[in-house]
Amino acid sequence: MENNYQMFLPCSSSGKSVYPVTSNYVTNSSNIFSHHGDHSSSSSSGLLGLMMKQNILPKTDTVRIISHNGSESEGKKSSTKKGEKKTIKKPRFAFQTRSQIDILDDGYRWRKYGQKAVKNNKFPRSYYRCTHQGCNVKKQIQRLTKDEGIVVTTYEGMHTHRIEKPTDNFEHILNQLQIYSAF
DNA sequence: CGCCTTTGACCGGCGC
DNA sequence: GCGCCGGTCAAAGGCG
Repeated sequence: MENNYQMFLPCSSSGKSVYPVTSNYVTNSSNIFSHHGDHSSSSSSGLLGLMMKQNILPKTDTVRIISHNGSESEGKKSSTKKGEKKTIKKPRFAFQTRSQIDILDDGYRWRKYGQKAVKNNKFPRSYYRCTHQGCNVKKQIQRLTKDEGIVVTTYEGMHTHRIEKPTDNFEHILNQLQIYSAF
């Protein structure tokens, strides 16, 4: 609708995300971009690099990384040990995106498998799963009540395959990402 | 005809 | 122990 997107620049409140989604999340965008190699030598350019490679966000004017949760690969239902960290955190990324559309076409095929109403939020949260065989990457999309122009996309896991849909404006978006991360 | 969305039920974790 | 809450399943219907 309008095009005055300016409030998205980080800084201001240092240490706190502009739009706290969950207390679990940590705002750490610059860090991600700094060492995109990470410690784990998984694949090539680390989580974010992968993320960026697979994310093309059309119709969006601003993209902001809210969080990254670097952890081991997923440990699905490891109910073996009990007293040991049951809170298994899979690698997760949350993106805040200025967009009028909820479904951001990032080039992958997603199948919706659920939708839930979120408390303190008049918009529901949608759950998607990558339909590629053997790739169980999940993402959830949520809109903020406070500012319905903002869509929060949370990715969980990493794609084990290539992007399926070619996009052209990807570089443009990527460029924006880097620009904002420079702050 | 195959893939995807919708939607209510179900389930496990967690707080009280 | 119970109830709430977030996440997932699965049947049924829709659409290209």
